[in-house]
Amino acid sequence: MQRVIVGISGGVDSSVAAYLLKKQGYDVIGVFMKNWEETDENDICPAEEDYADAKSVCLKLGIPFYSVNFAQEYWDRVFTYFLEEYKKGRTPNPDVLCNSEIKFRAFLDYAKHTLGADLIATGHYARTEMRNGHIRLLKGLDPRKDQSYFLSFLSSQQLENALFPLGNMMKPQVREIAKQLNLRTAEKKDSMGICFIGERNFTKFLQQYLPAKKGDMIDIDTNKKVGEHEGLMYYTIGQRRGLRIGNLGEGERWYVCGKDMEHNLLYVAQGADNPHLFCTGFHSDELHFISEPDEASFGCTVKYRYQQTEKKCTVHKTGSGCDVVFDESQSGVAPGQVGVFYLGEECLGGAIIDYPLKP
RNA sequence: AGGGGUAUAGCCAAGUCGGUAAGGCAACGGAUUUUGAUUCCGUCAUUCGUAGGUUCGAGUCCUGCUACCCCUG
Repeated sequence: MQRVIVGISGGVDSSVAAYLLKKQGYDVIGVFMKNWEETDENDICPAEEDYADAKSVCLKLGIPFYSVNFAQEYWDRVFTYFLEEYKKGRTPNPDVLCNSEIKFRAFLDYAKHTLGADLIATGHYARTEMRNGHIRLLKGLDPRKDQSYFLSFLSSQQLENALFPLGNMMKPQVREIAKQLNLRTAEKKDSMGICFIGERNFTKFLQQYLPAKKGDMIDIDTNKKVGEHEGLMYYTIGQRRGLRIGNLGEGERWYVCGKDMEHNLLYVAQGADNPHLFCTGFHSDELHFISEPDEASFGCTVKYRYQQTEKKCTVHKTGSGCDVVFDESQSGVAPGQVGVFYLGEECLGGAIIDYPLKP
């Protein structure tokens, strides 16, 4: 009997994942990961409730339950990077890293070496498939919940050691199963916020770690000052809310379109169709493939934000990275974010955006 | 000093022959979301610079005052 260690988060998805595996005949063990030690701004530790839920679910399912702490690993391999990126004025995606460094590395090692597991499993909505001796990552069948985006930086080896029991399920089905099993997570609200750190006041949170430097907000069309910003790290390219400049111009919305780190300036542009908001593509120096096309250039689709519709593009491999050229100009391309490539149902891999390509 | 003009929510701004305050931006709240982006939905003036007057009824008419703007000297 194969032993599978399931990462139990205390939400519905992983609860049902564990149930399905057990039903399939695996030797299932549930493990809760605690990767963040601090309490939130209200001085409560949200992980405690999740821990209790995770434990309760495992008890109900009749599987062993353990807990591991990777707070040190999370800090060293994910959070440090997260802060470094913000310091540079970029917009990192910690959850992509969290998967490749924690859930599918630290946790995988722990499962294999300490618990004697053959495989690990999570509640991600994604699928894997072997073809010609090579593993491929596929989108989850539920288009609304597909989470392959967050798994785009996993290696073949990591994927080969993982199971995604929810890959071919729809979210409502999952909730229904949880309800029938009378699991206490059945009606629990989907989690949001940075994985493991949770929902919290982002500004206050960042302030704890990085000093904020106020500066000027410049209209890129006129090169005139239109306001002040609270610190460049609080804004991302394409952002509209929080600019507090409704008193100027044509009464159209304003969006962040650039940052000048050296002079501490935030560039904004008015109007959703302002040319300054758009770019023809982006360059990446950090490229990761799960399935790498042989061609030096190939066509596919990308999305550079989770829950975004895919855009058609052509990827041109360069020495160390790639240039991604959109078929049509796009807005909201933020350095630090991850562009994930798809060919139909298959997720080819991802690229961390370095800078946008302008015509 | 004289002449003219404008004063409506944080900002911009509609408001017809007086009939009981459009819209946009911002803000706030919510939906969506394992990255606080985008998007979407909702809430935002018992009150119209101020004091009186006319009227059944005034942001809309009249008078005084105040502020700002423009022109002439």
